[in-house]
Amino acid sequence: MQKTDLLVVEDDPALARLICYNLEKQNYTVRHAGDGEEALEQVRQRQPDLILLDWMLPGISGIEVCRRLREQNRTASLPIIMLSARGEEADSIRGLDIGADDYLIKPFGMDTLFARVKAILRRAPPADKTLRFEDLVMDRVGHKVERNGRLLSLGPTEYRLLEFLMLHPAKVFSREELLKHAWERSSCVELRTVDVHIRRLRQTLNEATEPDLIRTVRARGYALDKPLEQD
Amino acid sequence: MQKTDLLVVEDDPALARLICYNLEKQNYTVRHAGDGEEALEQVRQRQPDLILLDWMLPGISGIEVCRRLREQNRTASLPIIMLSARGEEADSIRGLDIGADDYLIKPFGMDTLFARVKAILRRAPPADKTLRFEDLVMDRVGHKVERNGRLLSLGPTEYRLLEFLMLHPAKVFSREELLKHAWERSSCVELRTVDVHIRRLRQTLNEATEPDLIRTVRARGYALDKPLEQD
DNA sequence: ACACGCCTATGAAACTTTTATGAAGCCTCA
DNA sequence: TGAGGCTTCATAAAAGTTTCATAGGCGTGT
Repeated sequence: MQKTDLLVVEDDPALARLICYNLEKQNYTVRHAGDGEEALEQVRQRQPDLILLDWMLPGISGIEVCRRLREQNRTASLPIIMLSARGEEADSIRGLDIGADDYLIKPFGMDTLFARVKAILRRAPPADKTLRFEDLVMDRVGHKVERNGRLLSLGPTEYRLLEFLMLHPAKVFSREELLKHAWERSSCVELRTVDVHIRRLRQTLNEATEPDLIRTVRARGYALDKPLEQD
Repeated sequence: MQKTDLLVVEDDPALARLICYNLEKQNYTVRHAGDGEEALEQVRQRQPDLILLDWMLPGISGIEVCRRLREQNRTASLPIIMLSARGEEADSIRGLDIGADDYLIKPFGMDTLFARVKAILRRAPPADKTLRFEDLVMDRVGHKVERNGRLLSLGPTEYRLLEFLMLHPAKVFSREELLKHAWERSSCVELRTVDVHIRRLRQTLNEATEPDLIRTVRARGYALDKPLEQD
């Protein structure tokens, strides 16, 4: 099993270092972001199992980061522990409302921190990052996909599209749904664009004799599906 | 068992996000529609197990959406919880009259919401999305139909027609009724067209030795029915 | 039983809708 | 600035729908 992957978002370098150092000693893999922008970028690059998120951040605020993560399907249930200075307690309710899973008031002891982290991870154990479907394997940590042991090279969009489909095998999605879930948010793109990406995905996925894993459902959309014999 | 599928219809993005996020954390599959038009479209695409329906909506109002769902046979008993702002209490009676199953006054806490959702679902447990009749199985999530394990390939209209028949087995429908329920609404098509689709459905459904599952009732219409022995 | 009059089944043609595909233009990132 | 990747667009190709003409059944009254 992979080590649990944490992301610490904290702009105060001293505190950040302290937290990171201690968590690493607890045998977590720890990454750090100094502001909201960077945090989102880090998450995009590799999804952590838990985020420690400071409330006050330069640029995009912690709460905003939280909200943005929540509205993205793939990060919607990513555990978040908010950190904030005393006196902002009133915000705690808002923080929890907006989707934080826990809330720590600074200053806090490292033991408290460890306890909360463990508690949250116990409640939502880090999911296996590897997706499988038929002879397809997606390694979400290494950001690699292979079929039958053959490494596939996918563009970012194709990757997200396949990832979403692999999260919901044998389920049909309309183009709207696919755009909503597999594209960066707020992108207003032609529905037909999905077709093109499906084609590229198919080209990459299906070697010569291999059956097509993507099923077209006319007037509905597409599904990742076991290719059945049909007469 | 598939996760329970909810549809949140709410035009205020902030509130919508809040509701969706919290419900997702309760392990529901949540979809969202920003107006009445979109809501009806979503329902058409995939029928949810419960709808949270805002009263005030741009375009088609919540109450109108509710009414339209009620008059469609297939959605007539779909559970609906109406949401409305304080001060519209008077409407609550009207709302319940029109067929809502419950009524929430904004602002409401998430716990209240969860409780109501659970209560309604307990009262009307989400139907299995898989329809069965004799050796026919229709997977409405994956949009697949098989008979005797043999995958059938149906066109959109045949699919809807069969779906409707499977929802009401052993019941005879006139061509008018079939057109009304299995065709996109507001389509004005010859009655005789139904015959053609019934034929195509039969062709696909009935392999060589298999008995015909569709019974013709002269001067009345058709029914999906257990085949009678006859030699 | 027979014949006539409604219905229904069926094949095929005309049409409509939807999807697949190739290629061009853009944008971004290195 | 070049390469890779994303979108759009035009067009070809499928797939599905509707209509129509005709053949075939069934029921009923005599």
